[in-house]
Amino acid sequence: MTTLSRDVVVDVALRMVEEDGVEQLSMRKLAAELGVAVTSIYWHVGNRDALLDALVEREIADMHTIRPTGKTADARLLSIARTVHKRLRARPHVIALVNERGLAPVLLLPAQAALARELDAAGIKGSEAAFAVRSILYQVIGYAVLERWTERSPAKQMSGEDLWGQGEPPGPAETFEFATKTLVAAVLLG
Amino acid sequence: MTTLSRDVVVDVALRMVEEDGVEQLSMRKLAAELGVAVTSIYWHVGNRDALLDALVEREIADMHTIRPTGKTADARLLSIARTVHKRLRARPHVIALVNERGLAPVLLLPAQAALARELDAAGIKGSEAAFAVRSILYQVIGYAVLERWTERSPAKQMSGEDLWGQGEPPGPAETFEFATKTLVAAVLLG
DNA sequence: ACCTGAACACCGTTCAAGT
DNA sequence: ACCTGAACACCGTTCAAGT
Repeated sequence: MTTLSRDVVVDVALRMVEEDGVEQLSMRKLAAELGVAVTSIYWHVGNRDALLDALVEREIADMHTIRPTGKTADARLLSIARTVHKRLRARPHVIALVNERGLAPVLLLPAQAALARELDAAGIKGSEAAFAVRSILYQVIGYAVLERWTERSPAKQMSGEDLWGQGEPPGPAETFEFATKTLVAAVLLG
Repeated sequence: MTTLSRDVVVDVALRMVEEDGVEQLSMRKLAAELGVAVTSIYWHVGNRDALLDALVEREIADMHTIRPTGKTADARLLSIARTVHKRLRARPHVIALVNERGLAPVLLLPAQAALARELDAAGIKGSEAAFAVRSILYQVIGYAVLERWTERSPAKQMSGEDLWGQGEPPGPAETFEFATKTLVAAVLLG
């Protein structure tokens, strides 16, 4: 029985949101989960809206921990793309919340800056770099969204043999790897 | 004072959802808007969940009206990409609803089939076609999501001069046009 | 076949009251 | 400084009752 604090409230709320979705998070259920009166929560986090804001802030803070790894330019760009992809997929409900609140640009700012830095080091600058950054981020987002789609309805895959014979197409994970590598290579060639 | 029917209920619900978001649609507000008792709605649409399902179904039906235009292969592929992009952006709240319900693959099936058909006519088949279809759709989705992001917080654009000097980068619309043209051309080259 | 009001269980939030 | 229960306005849904 840990004592109540803003942090544990946010912790438990985050878990509940990622398990059942935002609309399933009620202040009363959260209070029950915490073993506390509903109104105690209000003292620590203000209200429901402020609580959701706290989840968003935590996610944004987490994005600032992105560190490129690898020695070559393409390895470093690829590592950024992979990390963003992984984070977007890890907490989709909170990401949706960030989106609804119009804070997605803020969320992606660190990744954007990291990509721009690596491109600059590779000699790609100006509008060419701007285009490259967008291309990579847009693709990462498209995959993060669509992979969830295809996974959740396995019967209706985005690519069925009914459409092009050929047997099993590669899974979303391999497709992401291949497409991102291709894109990064193309971007580095100018 | 039109008589109540399933269709007008769905019409008004759709308008309210796109204006204020799903969470702002309450059965009671909808009833007030329709000038009718709350419980009347239940007779026509079942319940709130079934009503949201009806919005999703309407959106999916709308996607079946996609018709490629143009004579060359790249013009026809581009027209499909543009149409999907436009529809995704026209009703973002309903699209989010489609996504939450795991019906996005169903939503995109017509577009996917249309793309595959055009590629086939251009001599691109099998896994190569599967990859091309995914690439185009993922990019369209990434743009549809991110354009809304960048538009809603103009102060925090995805590309600031602070990052690469150069003055104003091209807007999202031009970037989408350019990126999609580039991608389609690349895909057609194999 | 269609519409209604009453009723129930739930919700977010405020506030006065406790320690 | 922190927690509580009572109270208020709202919500989705059911149901018996009307026409």
